[in-house]
Amino acid sequence: MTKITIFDIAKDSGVSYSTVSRVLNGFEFVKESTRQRVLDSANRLGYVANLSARSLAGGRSNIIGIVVPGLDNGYIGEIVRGVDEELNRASYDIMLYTTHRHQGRESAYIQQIANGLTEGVLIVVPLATTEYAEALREQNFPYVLIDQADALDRSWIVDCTNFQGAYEATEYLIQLGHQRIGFITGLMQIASASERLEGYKAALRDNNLPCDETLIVQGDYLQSSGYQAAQTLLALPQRPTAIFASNDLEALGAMQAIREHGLSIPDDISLMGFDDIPQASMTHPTLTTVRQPLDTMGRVAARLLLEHIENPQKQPRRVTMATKLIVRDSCKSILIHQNNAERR
Amino acid sequence: MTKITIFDIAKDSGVSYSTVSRVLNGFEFVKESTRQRVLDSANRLGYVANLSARSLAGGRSNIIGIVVPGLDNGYIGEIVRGVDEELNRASYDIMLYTTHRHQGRESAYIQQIANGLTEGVLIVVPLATTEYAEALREQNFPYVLIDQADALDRSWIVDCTNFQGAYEATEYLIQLGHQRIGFITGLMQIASASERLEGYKAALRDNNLPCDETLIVQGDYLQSSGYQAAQTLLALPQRPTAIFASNDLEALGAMQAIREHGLSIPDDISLMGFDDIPQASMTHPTLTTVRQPLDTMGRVAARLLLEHIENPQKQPRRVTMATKLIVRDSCKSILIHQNNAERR
DNA sequence: ATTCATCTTGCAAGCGTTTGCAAAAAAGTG
DNA sequence: CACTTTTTTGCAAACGCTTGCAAGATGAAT
Repeated sequence: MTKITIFDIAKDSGVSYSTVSRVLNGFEFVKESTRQRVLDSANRLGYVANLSARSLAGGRSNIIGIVVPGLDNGYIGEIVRGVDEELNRASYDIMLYTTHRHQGRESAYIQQIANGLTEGVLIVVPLATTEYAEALREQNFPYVLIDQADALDRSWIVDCTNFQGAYEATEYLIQLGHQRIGFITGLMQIASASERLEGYKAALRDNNLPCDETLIVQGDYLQSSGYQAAQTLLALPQRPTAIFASNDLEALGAMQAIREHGLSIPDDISLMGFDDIPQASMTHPTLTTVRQPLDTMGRVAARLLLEHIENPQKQPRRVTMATKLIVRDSCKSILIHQNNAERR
Repeated sequence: MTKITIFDIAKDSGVSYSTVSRVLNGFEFVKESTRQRVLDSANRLGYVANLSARSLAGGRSNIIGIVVPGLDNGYIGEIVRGVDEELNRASYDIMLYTTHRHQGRESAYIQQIANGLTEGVLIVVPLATTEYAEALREQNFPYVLIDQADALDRSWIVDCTNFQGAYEATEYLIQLGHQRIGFITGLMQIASASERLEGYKAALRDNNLPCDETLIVQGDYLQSSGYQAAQTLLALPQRPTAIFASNDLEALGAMQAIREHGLSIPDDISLMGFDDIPQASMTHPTLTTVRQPLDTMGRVAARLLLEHIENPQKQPRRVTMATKLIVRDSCKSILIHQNNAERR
């Protein structure tokens, strides 16, 4: 089973190799009969294009790169799934890059990708955004940032209403009667983290609740930090009646800490997450959280990227998707809670 | 920022382009001083190799492909993570292929990959294995199958002790006093599914327990099938006291069904899973299951593949990793259970 | 028939590397 | 110092494909 090239097809169908190339690329000025003949040969011989060659010669590689921090997180998985679905529809293939060990030199990494055979790149939760967004823009290399606000606002971006989402979630807790709501921040270098924090603060402010800084504990979006932060919050002289974690992973960690303290969710303490990763509905109790339409975000990002690839001149666009509060079992009204207590 | 090629480096460092190529490829017969000069220029100019060209010219692309059924499953994620870690150590990049919509023509798909710029391919939980294992072998294209027994046993394979694992799990349940143990099968086309079923049956047999066929319900490794199957089992005139699901996802589905029946795990019914996906420790109660060292399997597979790439002549190897029973809270001794009942 | 405009097709160059082969340079030898 | 060996280096061809340019066909119009 030796490799079939366009030359083989050319010979087989009695035309020149360039004609074969044209047929294979859907070029218009080819006689219908020739096209058929070539297509026939290609099928019969089982031709499959050599991407390296095609890409080298300046053709399309039909490959896009996706840069993610890591796979150990339902969050990313969902996004990638969306991207994957959409790209496959356009018969693009995916090159997967994980940055976890490339901390710091993400930029060089991206540079490498841009130089390679990918036609565009999708960057999920980038850290040092501006740095390479800049570089990519300069080279006019198609890219879309997912879940990151580019300070310069001249990038292709897909994100969600982090501020709003956090605001609504906080307000929901307030409506349940909570006054002391602990907040575990995300990794503050990431835009979403500060946006969520702002949403939380704004909701407190608008409801005339004090913003007690001791209730705000630093986290980094990882489960362990949620655990730590919750420990801190629970050790407070006057502990909060609710905890709002900046993402579900942190909430999971917090859940563990709370349980270890022998406290019950939501009876003793309410817990709110953010993201709605698949696991959120599997925990016990199920987690009330703010849903980001992750797979849709991935899908949209993929579409934007293709658009950008198709039309390199197009102006950057930014799509912000709506979040939605998903009420499950981890939050409870304090008022009802007290009633229950009285009844006993 | 125009593209830097080896010609630019050649000019800059005053040597021929082929020397540059040799330096860049760590070729041995290059004078040390020249090497340094070239390396310097390369760094200074910010050279980054063009993979298409390199691969076309017969060099290494440093890319391997990984074919997975889909990403919507913690199971796959873990494996990919292991693969990723190992490959990055060898500075290989990953091309990700998801087959979910390529059902049936997996083979053509694989063919395409093999022809492309990847140096090897990792195939996770393949369906129509033999078909393309054959094709790949013929072309002598490096590949490793993860979690699939190749009937011909002439493939590079990484799998785990499915039979043993299921056997031990079943025996554990038996030791807890369970006599009627429901079994939810996996997708029977996949080797692991039948191996696990065999393990279950063997354990029953060896412990002189009857193998009631009505207790064996067909599943397909997806959560929904676990739910369905559990419904069937619970509707049985004499329902089982324990259910052994062929994977954790099914167990999760079963858990839901059991809960809907108002039954408690493990008080009314014990539940056993297989895989130990991340979610298994997050459920309530936490799931007793058989751990497959998924990320290690990925890591080992990656290493095998590299080995195969390095040395194309090498004979196929098969590595079987040990499973391990992870005892958590979802299984309970019937005896103790009855004691408890008596005490009340 | 001849001429022109319009389709189709073929040729050749080029994309950035690798690598076999042969020439040049350096290092030994007597 | 002339002559062999050995180490380094350069040239050219090749990898499989795309694409600008020009030539060959085809068919309409004269």
